[in-house]
This record gives sequence, C-alpha cells and structure tokens, in this order.
Amino acid sequence: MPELPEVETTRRGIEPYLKNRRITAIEVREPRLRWPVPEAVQQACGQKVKSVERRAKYLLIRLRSGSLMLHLGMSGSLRVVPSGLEPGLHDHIDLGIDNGKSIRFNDPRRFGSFLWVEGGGENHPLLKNLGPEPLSGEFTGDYLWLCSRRRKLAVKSFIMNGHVVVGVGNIYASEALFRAGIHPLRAAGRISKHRYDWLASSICDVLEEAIRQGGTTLKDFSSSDGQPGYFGQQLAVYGREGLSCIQCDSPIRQKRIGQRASYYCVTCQH
DNA sequence: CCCTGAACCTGACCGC
DNA sequence: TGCGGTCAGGTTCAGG
Repeated sequence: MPELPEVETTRRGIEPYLKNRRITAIEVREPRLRWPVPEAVQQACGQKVKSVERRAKYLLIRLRSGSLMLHLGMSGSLRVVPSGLEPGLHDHIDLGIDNGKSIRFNDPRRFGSFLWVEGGGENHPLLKNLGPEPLSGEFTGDYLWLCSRRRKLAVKSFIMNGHVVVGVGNIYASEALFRAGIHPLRAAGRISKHRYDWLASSICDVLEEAIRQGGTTLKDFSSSDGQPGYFGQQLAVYGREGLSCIQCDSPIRQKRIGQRASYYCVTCQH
C-alpha cells in the first residue's frame, strides 16, 4: 500500500501524538509479521519518545535506549485511536501512549514489520546499505547516471531498487518515468546523463507533490486520522491502461516489468 | 557483483 | 452463490 509519500503522511500524522510522550504499553496480538515481532519491543515501555523519523519506508520511533522500527509493507497502516478501543480484524499491535491514545498497527497481509533496534538504527542491516533519500541533496542525475553504468536492467526496476535510491515504489516509478519521457524498459546503463537529470527531478517533483496531497489512496490507504490521500487524481499513467495519454491522446499501455505492473505511453516515452 | 523469479500473506474482483 | 484464477502500493532471498 504505502510508498514514500504515504509513509511520510503517516509519520506526520502520528508525530504530534508521540513526540515527548511516554510509551505506556505495547500489546502484540499477532506477532507473525514479515519477521516475528521480538520480545525486545517491550523495552520501549516507560520510555519517552525523542522523535519520529523516516528512513526510506521505515518509520523510526526514537527512544533513549533504542528505537522502534516499523515498516508498513504492502497493506499496513497506523491509526491514532482512543486507548482501550476494541480491536478489529488485523489490528495486530497497539502502542499505548500516556495521553489516552494508542497507535494501532493494522496489516491484513502481514508483510509489514515491527522491530526493536539498538540506538538510532543507523547500522541495522536493513538500513545500512540503502541508497540516498530521493528528497535529499545527495540524489541527483549525476548520481543516477554514475550508478547505472554498465547495468542492463530496465530503468524502472533500477529506480525501484532501494540500494540505488529509496522510496520510489511502483506507482511513482511509472509516474516519474512518464514525466521524464523515458520508456520504462530502457536499459538503465543506456540513458544519458542529461536524461537522468530530468528523471531525478521528476522523481523529486512527483514525490513532493504526492506528500503535499497526503499520498495516494488507491484501495484503502488512509492517513493516521482516517483521511484518504488525494494524489490519485493527478496520476497520469498509473492504473490508466487503455485510457488516452494526457499529453498526446494515444492509449496508455500496461506491461509487467520485474513482476510489477508498469504503465506508460509509447508515444511520449522513449 | 548483477539480475531474475519465488516467496511471504490476505482479500477483492472477474469469469464461468 | 461458489470456485478458481489473478492481482494488489514491498522487500528479501536463493540461484544462475
């Protein structure tokens, strides 16, 4: 479900309820997530939240002695609920806060994770080999160009690889490539530096716009207060197979690339 | 190292 | 209404 904009929307939604508050309890009703929820998450109890941060699509709730590291997988979401509210289907974990609220983790498919890491988590195996944040100064066309030399995979798979750049998921990969006029199947290593400049700014723009609109609600994403995201209304190609291109009128094509549905315009993208 | 495809899960939807 | 197949916003892992 969530790509970077949805995770960032979630972070902004829960931060005001958590920052400088104390974790009172963690109730794990279903520990079978992507990785089993470790007993160590209980170390968070009694500690005050220093900050709520995001790295890639991970949420980091920083405490004195360590951090809770959450991932929403494909179908996860966090909601702010009154403590004690009866849990519903797939409400796997409640994070109790000393202000009468709980952060409730719901995840039907259980691809998400809820982990405890020592310190800030910077050296955790899941984080330490990740590429740069797309909205940071490190992420440029030059960087993409350099990183892609001699690589033959499709550029769409390339930009979705977290070791290259984090946070670009299936929706925004298609959208960014459309904006940059690049065909998603083009070999990553055969794209010019100039075109990578375009692509890098397209990725930034599309992610920033999506964050501004509260993310994209396709089926069921909603922010932590239950509001849907409105970026879906701006999607130029994603999910628009057979409909006409907003720039040239030819029909949008759909093709699977690296097991993911990919959408593009054969006229506008080369 | 690079790349591909399977795997992890549930639920919604479509055609018969 | 039921059943089987397909698909879904992510990521790791095994194997070539």
